[in-house]
Amino acid sequence: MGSADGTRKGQSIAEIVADRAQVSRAAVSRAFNPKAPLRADKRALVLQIAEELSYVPNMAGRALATQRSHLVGVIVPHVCSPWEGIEIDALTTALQARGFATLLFKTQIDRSLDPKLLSYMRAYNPDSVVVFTENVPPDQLHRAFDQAVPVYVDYPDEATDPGPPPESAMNRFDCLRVLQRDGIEQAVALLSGFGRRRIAYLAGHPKAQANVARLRTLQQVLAARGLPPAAVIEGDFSYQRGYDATLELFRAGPGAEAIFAANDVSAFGALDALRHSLGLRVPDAVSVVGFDDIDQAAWRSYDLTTIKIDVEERVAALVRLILQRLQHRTAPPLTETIRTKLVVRGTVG
Amino acid sequence: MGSADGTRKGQSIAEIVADRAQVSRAAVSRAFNPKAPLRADKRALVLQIAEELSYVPNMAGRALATQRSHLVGVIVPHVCSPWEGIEIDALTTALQARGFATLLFKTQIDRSLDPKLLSYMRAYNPDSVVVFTENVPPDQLHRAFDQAVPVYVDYPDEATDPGPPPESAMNRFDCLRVLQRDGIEQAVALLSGFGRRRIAYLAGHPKAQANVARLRTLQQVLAARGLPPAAVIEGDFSYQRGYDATLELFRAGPGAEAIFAANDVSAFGALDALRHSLGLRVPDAVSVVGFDDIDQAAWRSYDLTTIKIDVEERVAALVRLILQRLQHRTAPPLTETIRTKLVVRGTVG
DNA sequence: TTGTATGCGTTATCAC
DNA sequence: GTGATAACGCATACAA
Repeated sequence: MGSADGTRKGQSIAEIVADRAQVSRAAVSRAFNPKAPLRADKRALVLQIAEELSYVPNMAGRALATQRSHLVGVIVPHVCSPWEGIEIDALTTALQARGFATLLFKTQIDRSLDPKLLSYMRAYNPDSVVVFTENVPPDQLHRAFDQAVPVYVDYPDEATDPGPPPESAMNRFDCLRVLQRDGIEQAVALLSGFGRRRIAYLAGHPKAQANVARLRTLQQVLAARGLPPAAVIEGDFSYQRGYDATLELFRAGPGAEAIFAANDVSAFGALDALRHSLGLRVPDAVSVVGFDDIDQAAWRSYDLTTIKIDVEERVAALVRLILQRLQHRTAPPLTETIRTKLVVRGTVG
Repeated sequence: MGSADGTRKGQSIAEIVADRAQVSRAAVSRAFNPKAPLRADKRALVLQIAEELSYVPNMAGRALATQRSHLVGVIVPHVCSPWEGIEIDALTTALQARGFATLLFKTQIDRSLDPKLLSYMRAYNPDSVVVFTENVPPDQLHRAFDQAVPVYVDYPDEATDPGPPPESAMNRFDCLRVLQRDGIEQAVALLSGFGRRRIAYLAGHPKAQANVARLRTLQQVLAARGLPPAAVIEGDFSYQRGYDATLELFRAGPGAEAIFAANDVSAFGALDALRHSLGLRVPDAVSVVGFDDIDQAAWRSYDLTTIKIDVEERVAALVRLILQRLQHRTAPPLTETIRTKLVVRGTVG
């Protein structure tokens, strides 16, 4: 039986709210669901009492009842890597505004995916999964998420016209395609305009699709302009490797008129090696181009000319994919496409 | 009735696993709970069949039944801020290894907390909450989480002996205390040893507790050595503000013999202003000390002498607090303490 | 519009 | 050690 203030022992908070508002437990649920039918004044009353008792509907219960966790899983190798940090930042903000929370998972440093990680993540039943890491084995991803839940970030080969994505296991999922050709063409045009012909490509991690696609597109663009192909220096996206590789290139190797780096961070390593260890002036002796346009690229010590991937645009596309998929769970795989462009600063000239 | 392969229509995956293994639904649950009683061979069989069917227990259901979400909420203003990125990175790795997932939330850029954010997060019923942001109003935090769930990161005033934390609303929560005095004393000793007396403090965000504590401790340490107090330059932890503030200090202001920055990123701004705009040599004309020891501090262009907060140690302490609290939910608030130390590089001399 | 009853997937309790 | 059953907190089909 209810006591004087309308509470009983053993009640859940939701039931207390219901009692206090003189409504059923179901009405409390409806009050928090804007599209559920409930008289406006009752809804207001329930929400007010809930506010007083600081009651909020439990997401686990809601997830069980609705099959929607309001969770978006994200897998990254390094949260602290500048580019990934920025993207997680923007993505979390955008998702939070739409009532989703970001569930973060880390892969190993060598970008090899623990096979258990996907099952582990699937236990949380995320509404969507964004796979940043580029070597999540497609079959593993497919086994873990048989529906078209994941969003995959793809850097397609742009040999000719991008066209539709090729048939592959990966292709059963929604996909964000990053076309890198525009920025690379602009960068090559700029380098070419300053008479640079001997270009070295400071590679990223050899298994990274972004790296492979960047290199291939660069070679295509150079060939199309009648320029010699770029010499490839092995790298791994890191500052230290960019630094060391540049020392090797100029001390033991043939050097270069321009360095095209797979990302900004390794470009910084190259810049520091050129200026502080090799005593070469940038851009007078050697030009440098990066990739990403992270904040640090604008810092005075680097002032790096770089190919920009617009984070806001990229995240907006991801969010579109996620929301579309949630609205139409069985629709065929969706594709969003974004492009790149060159940001000109002081390391080419 | 079961069909030939032991499956029926309308069954949940867990029930299919149970049928295939010729056991009850409860046995399947037990198989995934190492401490639950179940014959070893049955457990192995269930796990094998589950593996084949890629079944994993649903966390939402488990959370409902056990009141444990295996979720740890983290609130940060910027994921991409280098220091916070590193910490989230390490924390996620450590938690993941222990069966928890990181649930990420972002505050506004001005570090003001949306009051709804805490309720919003509470809906997910995280087992613990790590509050990085330093201006989460204690009363809000307390209203949202009445149990001692949150872990709060505190930068206490170290006027004399640290002693026990003062009584405050915040004090009802578990707490990680970061004692900054050691590193600051070492930095001041180094600066003093090189004859620097006129020190400027390039501040962080004025509301940030870390910033306030750093400044106060710095002044105490200077006073204890009979050195003049530091001049305070307003800042906000950002590169740009560090850059601009340094220009102002040396162009319109009295300059300084050393700049003590509230974090590494603003120290980079100060360094770039000194070297590239003011034409002052570091460390010959001006010494610079940072705070955090992020990766970039070791890069050649900066080579920053800085006060290190050991991330691994800090995260280990956080994890200890989280696990302790989970084991003894009603125990009195716990406190872990970590210290700082100076990392000597090339910007002081 | 509103309340009642049921199910979501899991674990804990209780008998056996 | 094992299986049936209730309970976790919520949303919704259905009946009113």
